[in-house]
Amino acid sequence: MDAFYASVELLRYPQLKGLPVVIGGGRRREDEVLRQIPEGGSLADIALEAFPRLKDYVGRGVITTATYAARAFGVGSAMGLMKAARLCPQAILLPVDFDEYRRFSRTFKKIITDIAPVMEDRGVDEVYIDFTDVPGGQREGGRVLARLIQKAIFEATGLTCSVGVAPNKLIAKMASEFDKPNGISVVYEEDLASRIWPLPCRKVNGIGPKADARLQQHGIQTLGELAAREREWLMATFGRSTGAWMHEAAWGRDDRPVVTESEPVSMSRETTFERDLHAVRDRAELGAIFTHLCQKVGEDLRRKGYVGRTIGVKLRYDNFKIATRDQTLALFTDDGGVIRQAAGQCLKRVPLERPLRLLGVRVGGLVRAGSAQATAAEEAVARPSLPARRGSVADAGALTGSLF
DNA sequence: TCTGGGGTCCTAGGACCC
DNA sequence: TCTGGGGTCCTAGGACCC
Repeated sequence: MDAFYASVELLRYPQLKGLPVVIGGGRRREDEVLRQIPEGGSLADIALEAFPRLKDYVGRGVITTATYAARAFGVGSAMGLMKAARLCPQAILLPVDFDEYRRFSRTFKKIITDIAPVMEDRGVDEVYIDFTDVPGGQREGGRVLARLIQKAIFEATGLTCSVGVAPNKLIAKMASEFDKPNGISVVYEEDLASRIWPLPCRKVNGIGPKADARLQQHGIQTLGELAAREREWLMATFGRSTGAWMHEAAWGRDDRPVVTESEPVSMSRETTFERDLHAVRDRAELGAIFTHLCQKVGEDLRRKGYVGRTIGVKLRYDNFKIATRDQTLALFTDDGGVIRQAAGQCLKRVPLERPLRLLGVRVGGLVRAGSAQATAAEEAVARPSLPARRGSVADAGALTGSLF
């Protein structure tokens, strides 16, 4: 298989080039910034003076993306804005506009599937493409097709796009980072030692901060050093499955196909509070937020046509520790009230002494609404002769007067 | 002075069934 | 009374990704 990894650069305001700009922010601050944008105006048309500087930001937001001029100060994606403000106080702070991102995302993916239909969706701004069967796809090792796609995306959206081309997804993804923004990198199998092995292990999609730290403890910094380790040693040190996978990755081997269709496993809503809340002292406020989250998840399920039966809550305490509880119902649901009731049960099982900074509600075990599975569950519960599933929530209907 | 929101996948123990 | 192994489901936590 020959794979592309294409990643589109969403920061698209040309006049911002060269200026330190970060996009991000928490919910409330974001609204405040948005109020400064005139009706019908786009960010690109707004005088930069209208926007606040990073140093004036107060809140819990993080950076979604930043210009290269801002990155030069050491700020980058996922960094807290308060921290970023210390590194680059003069940076302009622009609000996130997820609706706009989604519109551009759809256009970007439509253009790609029109040219190369075997596409795997990896989020708003990234995709894999299997171009094995695209006519002319092999010309110049894929570079011609990459240029065509870049051009079509730019003409339709004004967005630049970085493309990696390689024999598999693993290498294509790494290659896409070689020449950003708006680059094309073609990596062949024989380039493994020269172009992949010098890279830090972190560059592998799947090796995160924890795994990287462990590798470094064993003196392994680069993929070349990882490739030099014996497979058996890696399996003994990192577990059979992870060790074997690391070995394969270091040798550039990956046989995962490009997956064009997938069904969601779960849907969730969560929110970080502007200030930490306490289950007792801030009970009313928390209860309202909780109910709202449940309703939102229910709306999401109905809008997308799914029902689920594993209902869960997620808490993040002031010390950043996370607790989750979940419960599997006998029936599938997309109803905010039912979700709220089951999630309320979950909440009763979790420690609530510490202040909370985040609350989330999740529905998992999804199937399409009206599907055979969902219908079978309805019938099983409707006929008492068939026992409900083990661990089911026979007492869920009896919940009243709990903390929430 | 910290660290968003929405996901996926994996692991591991216990329950339960055959 | 003691002894198993395999398989699935449920739950909690954690790593990781965009």
